[in-house]
Parts: sequence; C-alpha cells; structure tokens
Amino acid sequence: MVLRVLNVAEKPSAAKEIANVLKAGQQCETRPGLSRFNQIYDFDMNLAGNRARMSFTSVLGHLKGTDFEDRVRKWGSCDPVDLLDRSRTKVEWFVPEDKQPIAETLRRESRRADWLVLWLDCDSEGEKIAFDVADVCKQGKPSIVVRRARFSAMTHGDLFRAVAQLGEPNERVAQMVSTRQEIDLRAGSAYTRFLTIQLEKFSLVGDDERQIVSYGPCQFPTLGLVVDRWLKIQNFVRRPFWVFDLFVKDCKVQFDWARKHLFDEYTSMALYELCIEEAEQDGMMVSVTRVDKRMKNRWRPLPLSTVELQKVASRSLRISSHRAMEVAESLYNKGLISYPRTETDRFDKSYNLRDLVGKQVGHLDWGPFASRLLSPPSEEDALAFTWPRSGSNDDGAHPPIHPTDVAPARFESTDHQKIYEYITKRFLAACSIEARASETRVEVRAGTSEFFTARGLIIEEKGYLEVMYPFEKWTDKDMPVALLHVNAKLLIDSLMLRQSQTQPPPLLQESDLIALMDHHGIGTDATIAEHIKKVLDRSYVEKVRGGGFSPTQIGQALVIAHEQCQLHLARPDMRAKQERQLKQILTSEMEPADVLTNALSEYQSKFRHLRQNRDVLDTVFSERFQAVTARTWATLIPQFSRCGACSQLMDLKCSHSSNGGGRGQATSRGHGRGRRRAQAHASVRQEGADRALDCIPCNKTLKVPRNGNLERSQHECPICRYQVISVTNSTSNSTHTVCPMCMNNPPPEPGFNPEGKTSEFRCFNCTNSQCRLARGTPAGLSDVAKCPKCGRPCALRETSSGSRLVSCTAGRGNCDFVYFFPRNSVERLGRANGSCERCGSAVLEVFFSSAARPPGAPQCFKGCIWCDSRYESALRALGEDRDVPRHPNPGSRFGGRRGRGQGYNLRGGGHGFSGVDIEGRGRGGVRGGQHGRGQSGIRFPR
DNA sequence: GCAAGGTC
Repeated sequence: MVLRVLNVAEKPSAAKEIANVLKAGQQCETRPGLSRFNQIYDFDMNLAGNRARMSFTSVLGHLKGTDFEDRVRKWGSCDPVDLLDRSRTKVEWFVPEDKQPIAETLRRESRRADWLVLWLDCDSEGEKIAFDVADVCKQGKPSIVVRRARFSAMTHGDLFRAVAQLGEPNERVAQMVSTRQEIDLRAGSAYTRFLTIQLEKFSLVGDDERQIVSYGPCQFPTLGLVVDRWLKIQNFVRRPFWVFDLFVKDCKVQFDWARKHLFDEYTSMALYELCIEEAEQDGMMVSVTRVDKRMKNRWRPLPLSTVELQKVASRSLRISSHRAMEVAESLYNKGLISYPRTETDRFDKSYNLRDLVGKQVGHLDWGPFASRLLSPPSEEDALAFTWPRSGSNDDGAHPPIHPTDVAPARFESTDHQKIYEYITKRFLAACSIEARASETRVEVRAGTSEFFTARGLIIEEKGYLEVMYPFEKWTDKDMPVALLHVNAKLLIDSLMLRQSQTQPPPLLQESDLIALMDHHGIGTDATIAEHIKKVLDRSYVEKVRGGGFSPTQIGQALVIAHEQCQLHLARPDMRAKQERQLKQILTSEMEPADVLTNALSEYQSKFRHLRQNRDVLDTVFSERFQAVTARTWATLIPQFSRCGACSQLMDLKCSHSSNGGGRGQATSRGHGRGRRRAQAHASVRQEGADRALDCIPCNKTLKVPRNGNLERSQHECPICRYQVISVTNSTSNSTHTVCPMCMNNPPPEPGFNPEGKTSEFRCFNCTNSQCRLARGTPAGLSDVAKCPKCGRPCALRETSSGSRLVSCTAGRGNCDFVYFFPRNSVERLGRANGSCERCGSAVLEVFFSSAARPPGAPQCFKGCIWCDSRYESALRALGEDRDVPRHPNPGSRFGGRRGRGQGYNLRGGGHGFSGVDIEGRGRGGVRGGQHGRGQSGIRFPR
C-alpha cells in the first residue's frame, strides 16, 4: 500500500528546496496550487518502511490572522479600555481573504492524504503556523495523521534525520505565540484609539492629514531609545578640560598625554609651566623611556546574521535597514543568497563551504581570493580555507547569510550590487584567516614627570582583510626609527596646553539603534527594520543630516508625557519583561490565559491611569502644538465666561467657516508654534460652525457645543470651577447646561463613553452629588426596570425642572418610553434590594410627600411599580387617579393576550396605559393634558 | 484608522 503524505513548508522556496533534497534524484512532478505562489511537488520516497507518495506544498508565513469580533472593530464602537478586557471583547482567529486559496489547496490535498507532515520553520512562529495548517487540513480530512518534522538546516543529513524522527507539534509554543498576538493586538488597538482621539485636537502634522498616534509594544520602546539619547544630548553639560599637545621634530606621529586630560585649570597650568621649565633645562628635548613591540591579531568576521547585515548596511553602505532587507529578500528570491532572515552566526558542520567558496572563483574582483582559499597554503601565501568562527546564536532554522550563486552580469540596482558584494566578501572573509600586525608602542618623557605615548603599526599578514576592502581597513602607521631607541633624545617641535571641553554623545545612528533594539529584544531580526520604519512613518522620529535619529516634537511629547504620568511604556525593558512572562508558558510555569490576564490587567491599569491624567498629555502637547480648534477663529463675544483655572474671562470664538470646521480650513503647515493664522474678520456665527472658549492667560482653547444659543449661567462647576454655559435649542426651546472644561475633559463617569463619536460630556451626563445641575443617572439607577414597550433597560432619572421619571435607555429614535412619577405626590425615590419575580424590574422605593398626603394614605411604596397593584392603589389614595403602565411580560397576568408587538390599550382605562400622547405633539406638548396635574402618566412622542 | 509576526 502506498502512504499518501501531504507536506507543508512555511514558504514556497522551502517547499521546493526540501522536496528537491528528499526526492533524492527521483522524478518529481510540479503542479500549480490554487494560490499562484504555492506550487505542489509530487514524488515518491520511502517513509518509515512504507512506500510513500509525497505531495509537497507551502503556505506564506502565518495562515491565520487575528482581529476583534465585528462588533468592536469600528473605532468608537466601544470604550477602548474594553479592548483590554477579555470578558467584554473577543478576538477571533481566521484565514484572511488573501490566504483563502492556500487554505483551499490544503483542504483539497488533505482529502486524499493519509498523513500530514508539517515542515514549518523550527521557531516559535513556525510552531503556531503548524497548528493553523493542521487545523485547516483537518477541515478537509478530520482523520488525517499529523506529524511534525524538525530540522536545523536544509541539508541532506538534517532533512532525512527529520523524516526518520517525525514528532508531534508542540502546543505550548503555539499558545505562547497566540498569547503574544492577542496581547499586542489588544494593547495596540486600545492605546492607539485613545491616543489618536485624545490628540486629534492638536495639529500634529499638515492640515487635512489625519495623524494616527499609535502605540505598539515595539514601536514605543524604539521611540524611547531615540528620545533617551536625544535627552542625554539636551541635558548634557559641557565641562572644560585641559590637555598637553606634544609634537617632536621630524616625527609625524601623534603623542597622547599619559594623564589624558585634567579638569582643573590651575593644576593644568602649574604642571605645564613646570614641564616647560624642566624641558628648557633639558634643551627642549624629550627622551625615549620605553619601547614595546608586540603582535596584534585582528579577528576575521563572524558568519553574517540579519541584524549584523542591517547594521553594516546602514553604517557602511549607506542603505537603510529597511531597504537592506528589501534588497536582500530580492537577492534571495533570485537564488543569489541564502535566506536573509536569520539569527544564526555559526555554520553547521554539514555545510559544504568549500563548494560555496568554489562558486566564487570566477569573479573578477574576489575570484582570485576565493581560489587562493581553496589552494593549499604555501610559504609565499599563508591564505587558506579555514572553517569560520562560531558565534553564539543559532535559530535552528536557517544558516548564516551567504552567497549561493555567482553574481549576475548586471544587478537590478546599485543597492543590490552593494549588498551582494558585502555578503560575498564577508562570507569569504569568514572562511579565511586572521590578519596580523606588529605594534610598536613608544613612551617619551618631557621634563621629569610628563609622559607621552605614540603607537606604530606594521601589518604583516593581511589575511581576510585582503577581500574586505573597502568595508574594512587596517592601515600601517609608521614609527620613525629615531624613536625606537630607549634613552634617545629628540627635539620638541611644540608643547602646548590646550583647553577643550567634553562633548555630548552623538545622535543615535541607525546601526546604534539596531544594536540597542537587538540587545533589549525589541522586535526580531526580521522586524527590527520595520519598527524603525514605523516610527519614521508615524513622524515620531526623523533622520537628520549625517544619518542620526532625532525625535520629532510628536515623539518627544509622547515619551515625555508618558514619563510624567509614571507610565514607562516607552522604556526598553517593557518588551523584555513581557517576553519573559510568555516564556513561562513553554515551561508550564504559567497557563496562557493567566499570562494574558496578567499582561492585560497591567495594561488596563496603565490605560486608566493615562486616561485620568489626560491633562498631562494635553499640557505637554499644547506646549508644542497649536490646538486645531484655535486656528481659524474669530472672537464672537469677548470676555464671555469665567475660566476655572485663572478666574479671568474667556472669549467666545467662532470659526469663520460656513461649512463648519476648524479642520481643513487652515493653510499653514509644519510643526510647532507660530503657525497661527487667525482670521479676525468673520464675526457672524453660522449654523454648524465650531465654537470655542479661549483663555488667553492659560493659553487654552475649549470647545463648546456647535448648535444652540449660548448664555452664561450663574453656576460654577463644582468639579473644575469653570462658569457653566446654558445651551438653548431654538427649535425645541429646550435648554441644557454644560461646563466647558468637563465637556472637553470629561470626569470619569461609569455610564459615559468619552471615545464615543457622538459623546460630548454635558451636565445631564454628570452624577456629581454636589451639583444641582448634574442630571446623570448614578450607577445602580441606570437599569431599574425592563421597558414595557421594548424590553430594554430603563433608567431612573430626574430632569432639570425637577421631574422624576423612568425612561428607556434605547436612545432617541429607538424607543421613547417614559413614565413620569406624579410630581406633587412623590418626594423621593430609591432602589431597594431584589427584583420583581414577574418582569425582572428592580424593586423601587417611592416615598410620598407628607404635604400632599391625605389621612390614611401610605407614606411609601416598596415593590414593582409595573406589576404590584398596591402602587396604583397608593396613587389613587393620594388623589393621583392615573393608571400606571403594565408590564407586558408574557406569562404575567397582563401579558400573553395582548397580541403582537405593542398591543397596548391606547384608550386608557382598565389595565392599559393612560395619558398617552397619541397625537405626537412633541416634547413639551404632552405635559398636563386632560388630567391637568402635571406629569404623571406616560407619553409616546412619535 | 489600531500591533507584531510570518512571507510574496
């Protein structure tokens, strides 16, 4: 019987390569898969004693992606902090649209296979992909036998060993990867949404452009490293120091003062004068006190890893790390170099490196060097092939980067040529011998106590350096013969005391940044360059002349604000700490769910802290950026209302635009201050235009509502001391109040979502117990009853005019159910423990006013106001002769027979609803009505 | 509109 085996590799090139080795010279057929990149190779081989028909195909990296459930994918669809809470939002794993053809190929091929062998890269990401592949294949054939092949190099020996020792995929490794993915997605999304919306009011980049202010667990620390160096430079205090400069006649060597430098001016002067005096007595001569000679080796380079290639590219080739990876990938796809994303800096002994060197012998530039490596060493030529040094890193999946084929006649670009040349020369150098030189160190004395040294160098064996030109140089430094004799005396040309000063460190170069990221474990070899590009694209950092990285105003402000809030999200050890926790999944010290919960709760508390301190963000950014809302404004009413911070009067301003927006109206571009172009001529406010209060002493601009007539009220907000503004809608003649500070910086309120698109905080959202204008529903009263009309929760509220009511929370346009408590008879309301057995509404306590209470009438009622008939009786005893709504809960004594939907009795009487405004006269028109006693009863405005 | 990690 022939065993049918489906084999899956991580990428097309790996499938091709592995199939090519395993077929061992047998015939191999190639056919297309449903994805145009992923072909299928069919061949026969022996597998565990069976004859096997192998089908070899591939995926393209991760097969499944992850995102939030649909409900919360849109910005503003939920409070961002919910994205950090697994009980409130879910993330989903799915095969994205562009990977569907691959998944379909896998399902199709699985149907006719007995075994599935997973040849994914042997790193943690590969293990996760292995599970995703197995999952999709099982959709095609649930009974398929799943095996994992593990190999450390794509060599004949390793691959056949993997076939002979097929194992199981490691679930904990895959769990670690998906845990990291979920943490990154949740944290990135929550903070990015919050930061972007919070900072939207500042003009961070050019107008009309939307600036995303993103957070990522790799991009923030990357930014942090740049800012850290920049701050060191900013805060650097230069210190003067003094140094002796010695020049000796006819000797062009540089002497270094043995004391290096002194920070004390008087000591330096005294030493200098003494030295000159003594030297004069010596006839202005120095004497040679010591001559040392020793051999010095220069080690050949280690085999090349990705991070090293990126550093060299940016440092020596003037190619950015991102571009270098792009180019390396294209060289790899042409078969010119090995896989360019590798951490490995040691060659496996099974590699035939001589063959690889042999491929290069025909090259005009380095060919002769390659052929000398392959010929035996002689007395004239010490150069010989030497197995490369072994570094300490091995990712177990890929060898160090090396050339796999000869250079083509023409390269796609000079970058391609430069990168290929470097990789090849570096490979030949690694297979070569060390460079050797003899160094001469000469010490001279001026006067009796000042010593100086000079160094000379003679390169005796160039070794690998012969091929590394122009990337690495080691040059001879002549040492004049006159200096080589102890006790020789030489005439001083000049001896000077020079004042200098300490210098700040330079800005981080890209190669420094890569090295630091690598050191702190920020990103992987394959992604470091992407993170650097990301902080550039986000305008957090910029590359200045000379190639250094400098933080922009945005970058500075982000890091400074986070540090001021004591949130160390931009520190480099954050990621390393996370990685350490994730690793505990591998050792079973922790379960994935616990790691996730821990990480998310830390993010949650930091998020809440940041949100509470949003003022700090605003302050730090307002020091650097003009608020969008202040750019195109004209004063509408000077000295309109009082500022809570400085007690001065603020101007009411208005955008002069008719199509309503400060944004997109201004024409200035660039960063920072001084770009304000206020238009003073527009004074008439038009409907839909933005309005704001501007406090000049505080340099603060606060949005106020766009619509309605604004008037100052006499009230002062107890939270922030700003003068409250009343807003009157001229159409409905309704009035509400708003505190300008709270509207822009909402106090934390459980029932208020500050990120909601339509949400602007008003007094009716506020539950402050000190404020008589606060009309928000305190926590606990937002869900006191099931709406008799639609079944959704109803809240207990109080209007600005003092009416108490229960209304549906479904929102305007969805359900307008309202029940008013009789104003004259009801004094106080409260929520008691428990809920109604019949309809589920909360048990309420209704306290009746003693003034309105006739003898014999109850003092209070406790129960369900919809279902308990005692409430209606109490009202009647109080002279409130209206009915209360009945809950149409099916099965209750009121429900069931009402027929479809809202089969309420609109006529009043009986158990139906009375006082219904079926004419839809709108708000304000329903009060009183035929009953003439205020607001008891319900209304259904249409 | 959001992350980081694979790969094309």
